[in-house]
Amino acid sequence: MDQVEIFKALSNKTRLQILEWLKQPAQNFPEQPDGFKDGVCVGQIQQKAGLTQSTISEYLSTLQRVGLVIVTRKGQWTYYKRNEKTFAELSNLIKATL
Amino acid sequence: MDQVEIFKALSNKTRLQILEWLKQPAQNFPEQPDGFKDGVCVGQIQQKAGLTQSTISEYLSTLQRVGLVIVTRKGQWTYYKRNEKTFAELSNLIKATL
DNA sequence: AATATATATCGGCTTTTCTCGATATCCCAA
DNA sequence: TTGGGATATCGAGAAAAGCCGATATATATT
Repeated sequence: MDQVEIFKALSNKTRLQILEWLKQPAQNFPEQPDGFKDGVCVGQIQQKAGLTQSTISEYLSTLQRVGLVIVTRKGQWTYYKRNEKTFAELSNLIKATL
Repeated sequence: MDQVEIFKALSNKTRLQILEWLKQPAQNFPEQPDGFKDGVCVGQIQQKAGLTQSTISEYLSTLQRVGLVIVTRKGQWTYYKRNEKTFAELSNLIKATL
């Protein structure tokens, strides 16, 4: 868990936004028909964020690299969901170390 | 409390370091003779960090701008100390919002 | 008033981040 | 096996951040 890298990942309005959206997938992504077991696919997130596909893809990969989200490939789709374990660790770290 | 700006301020090894040092001023800044009521002065921090005076001055001003430290001018010295209130808020925010 | 010390600000150079369009890859369906 | 849709990667230009040296400002001392 690299503190600096995590804070960098959180230093962007859109990435923070995505993480919040992923807290309530059903509410925030009504277009996605299937359940949200594995999270939300890139296209849905991209559409809601209003940035280009490549940008969102890179943002999600950034979040995944620092462990804030978990990725699941399924056919031609890639689903992203929050990794709550990392959020809990971060909260503890801020309380303890910071 | 601007989340993005706070995370930006925390996205730097040296600034994180400074915040940790300021948790235990007496241990980390034995050179400073007087009490630590108002914190530690810029020169002490600069010396320990090993970056230039201008860089450290700017870093401290960044931390102050987002409310992570409190500044007190006293004569020709400027003392910086942690603003624990903001840290507590941040920890809560991460637990609640993030 | 002149000087010395502590800190802040400015200008600049280098590296990183933001964001895009274009292209490549991967997977499914006909 | 060819085409189409979803995602990833690449290359690039603009903006921001990381640092520095030089200079300005403020305060204290003589």
